[in-house]
Amino acid sequence: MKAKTRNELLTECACFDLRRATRAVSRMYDDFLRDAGLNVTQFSLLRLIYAEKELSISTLSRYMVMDRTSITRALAPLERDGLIHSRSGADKRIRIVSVTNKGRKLVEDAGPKWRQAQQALIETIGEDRWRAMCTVLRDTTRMVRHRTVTAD
Amino acid sequence: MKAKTRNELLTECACFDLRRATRAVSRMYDDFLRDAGLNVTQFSLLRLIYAEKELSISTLSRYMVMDRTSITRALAPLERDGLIHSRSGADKRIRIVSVTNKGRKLVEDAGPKWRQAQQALIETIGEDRWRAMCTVLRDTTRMVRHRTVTAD
DNA sequence: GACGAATAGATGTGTACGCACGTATTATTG
DNA sequence: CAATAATACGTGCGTACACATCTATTCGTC
Repeated sequence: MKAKTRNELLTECACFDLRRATRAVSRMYDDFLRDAGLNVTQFSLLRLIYAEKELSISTLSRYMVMDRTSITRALAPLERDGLIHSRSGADKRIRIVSVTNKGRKLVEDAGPKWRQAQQALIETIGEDRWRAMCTVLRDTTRMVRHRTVTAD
Repeated sequence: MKAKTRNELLTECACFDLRRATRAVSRMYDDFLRDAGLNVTQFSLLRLIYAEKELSISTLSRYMVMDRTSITRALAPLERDGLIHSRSGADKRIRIVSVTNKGRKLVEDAGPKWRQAQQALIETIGEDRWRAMCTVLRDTTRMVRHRTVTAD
C-alpha cells in the first residue's frame, strides 16, 4: 500500500523523472570530464562555440534552450579562464563569442573523456535505450520549446 | 555540411539532451506552479516528505538521487517558510524532517497546478511519448545509480 | 528624422546542485 | 573498553539556471 502511494504520488511526475535522471547522468559525465578541467555544461557550451566559430548570446540561448541571462553567467568562467573571447559585432548590441586557442586545445583534449563518459552510459543502459532516450528527449525539447517560443 | 557537423558534434550527447529537455520542461512546470508559490523541485521534495510522513536527509538523498548536501540546502527555504519541520531522532546524527500544517496545505493546493502542468506536457508531446520518456528515464536512473551507488 | 517598439545584453536576487572537507555520533573490532 | 571505521550531517565554495528589471542600440513608422 505504501509502495503504491509512493508510486502514485512521486514517480509519475515527468519533470521529476527528468531532473533526477539528469542529476544521475550529469554526475557520471562530470566524473569523466573532471580531469580535463571542465564540467559537462561547459564542455557543451565550448563545443558548440567551437563548432560554430562565432555565436551571439541569443543564438546560444536559443540552441541551448536556456535563458539569455544564464548564458551570460555560464560564459563568465570560460572567459575568465581564457577559453573563449568575445567582441562586439557590427550591430553594437550583439556580443560575439568565439573559442580561443587555449579553449580549442581544451575542448579537443576533453573530447576523449566525453566519449568515455558516453560509452560508459551506453554500456550501462544499453544502446537501444540510449538511442530511444536521446530521441524522445530531442523530440520533447523541440515540441515544448515550440509551444513556448515560436521564434527561432 | 554545417548542419551535419552541428548534428554530430552536439546533438549526440545524451547528457546535453537530458539537461536541455530538463530546462525546457522544468520551465513549463514552474510556470504552472508559480502562483502556488513553489517551484517543481520544492514541490517534489515537499510531496515526498508529505507522502512518507518522516524522512531523514540521507533517505531523501537516495530517493532523489541528489547529494546529501544539496538536500540540506534545498530544505532550507522550505524550513524558513515554515513548510517543513525537522527534529533529531533517537540516533542523534539523524535529522528527521516532516511537513507542517502550512506545508500540507500548500502541497495540497499545488496539486491541481502540478496536474495542469503534467496535462499540458502530455498534450504537447502526446501520451505515448510521455509514457515512453518517463519509463526510459526511470530505467536509466536506476541503472546509472546502481552503477555508482551500490547501497540503497 | 523624431519617437515608440523591438531586440541584445547585463545585473540583482534567489534557488539548484555537487565536491572537498570538517564535526558529531554510532558501530565495530582487537 | 579504547581505538578505529563507518555513518549522518553541515559549511565553504563554485557553477547552473531563471525571472524581473534595467540600459543601449536598432528598427519601423508617421
